[in-house]
Parts: sequence; structure tokens; C-alpha cells
Amino acid sequence: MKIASWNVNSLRVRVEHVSDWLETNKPDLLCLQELKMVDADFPEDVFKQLGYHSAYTGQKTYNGVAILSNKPLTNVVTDLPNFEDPMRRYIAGDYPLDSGETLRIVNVYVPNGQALDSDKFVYKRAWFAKLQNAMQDTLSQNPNTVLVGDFNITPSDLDVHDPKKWAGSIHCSDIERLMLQKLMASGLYDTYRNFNKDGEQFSWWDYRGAGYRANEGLRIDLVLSSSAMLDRATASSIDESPRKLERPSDHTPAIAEFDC
DNA sequence: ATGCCCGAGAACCTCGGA
Repeated sequence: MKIASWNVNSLRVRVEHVSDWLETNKPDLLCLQELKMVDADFPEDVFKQLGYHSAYTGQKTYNGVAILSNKPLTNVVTDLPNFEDPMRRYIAGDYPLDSGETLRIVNVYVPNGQALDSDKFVYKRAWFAKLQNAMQDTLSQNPNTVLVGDFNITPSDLDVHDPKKWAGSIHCSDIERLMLQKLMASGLYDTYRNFNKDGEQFSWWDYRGAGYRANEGLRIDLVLSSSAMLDRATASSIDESPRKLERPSDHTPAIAEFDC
């Protein structure tokens, strides 16, 4: 099966890109972030015509996450457990595997944080701490777990186009990388890095300046697999092709494939 | 250079993104 994560930076603007990508790549699960729309505007019918069920939680202007699936999800949760938050950044559900087992899929849009001395960074840390707690529970209850999303953290300098320029900055700071390592220490593995030990590929490029043209990117969109799912992983990649389209999202899909 | 570009929403500018 194929699982992908894509921050679309407005689903209203990108709905054709997403539809085309679904038709070409036929993922079993496509997790979206930054819908930037209320639930009433979600283009459920567009995806239904392509054979996809939709689970989503949106809001006006900002944030918003969705899971498109070729089989309906059950036990959908749209709030990060034990965290009061109007920002729509978390959605999870159970996906039925062919074997009869269940996969718990969790899709997150981690707060950006803006700068290490910002109030928004306080929020990022608090949000992430709750995610870590939630994932410990999720993993203890579901051996087959995959956590995907826009983490707004580069796991290491390999994931940064210019580590010197970004050193200590938001998305690349030691404190954020320790947060991510602590989360992963509960039993989650960077699936892309498992298959690409020293590959330097990015999933986001700034719209500004040379941006994509100069490959000035970061790898911040991740597919994290539980141990049981990593054992069944067969490939992981980043598909740059949507970033080359006209009026693209600044992110492009991160993908993992599993033998189940 | 707290800049560059983009999207949303409300007005032709501000906020947030990363």
C-alpha cells in the first residue's frame, strides 16, 4: 500500500493538482495539510468521483487537515488529545488492511513556531509535547501506526540545503530536533531516511527568491512508521513533480510504500 | 534583508507561512 503526505497551501487553489496526483499515483491514503477552508467548502464530491473517501477538519483561512482514503476510515479523531486548541492540526483514523489488521493513520500539521523567541514557539513546544503523549498511547494500542505530516522540523542537517545559513534557526534548531527525536524514541522511524541513507532531497522550497530553481529547500514533511510498519516498508520517496507545476504549493508529497 | 513570494480576507494592506 502507498501512503503520502502533502501540504497543499490552500486546497481551494490546489484541488486540480491533488486530483491529478491521485489519478496518477493512486495512493491508498493521501494526507493533506493547510486546507485553509471551512468544512462546508471541502470538495468531497471531487474526491468521491475519483474513488476516495474524505475525513477532514478545517477552519477559515488557516490550518486544516484531511485524510483521503480508498477505503472508509473508522474511529476518526479530529482533536489532538488533551489539548484545547481551535487550530485544526490533527486528524487520525483506522484504515482496514487487506490482512484483516488495522492501520492507525495520524496526520498532523505541526505549528511553524516562527522564531525560537516567539510566543508561537511556546505554542509549538506545547503542541508537540501533547503529540508525543498522544503517540505513546496510539503506539501502545496500535502496533501498525503511521504518523505523517508537515512537522516543520528538519530531522538533521542532511535535510537542509544550506545548514550553515539555517544553523539554529526555526525548523533547524537543536531544541526542535530533540523534540522530534524524543517523539521518535517512542517507536517511530523516518521512513524516507531508512531507504535513502544519505540522500539530500527536500519537500519544501520557499516561494521567494531563487527558491525551487536553486533547490534551496528543507525536508520537513515526513512519514514516520512504527516498528511493525517499518518492517513492512518497501520504499519511500519525495515526488518533486507537483512543485514544477504552475501555481504550485510550496510543499510536495512525501511518500512511503508498504507490503500490506 | 523581521527583505524576496503566496494565499486569505478585507479592503488596495495585514497576517501567517518556513
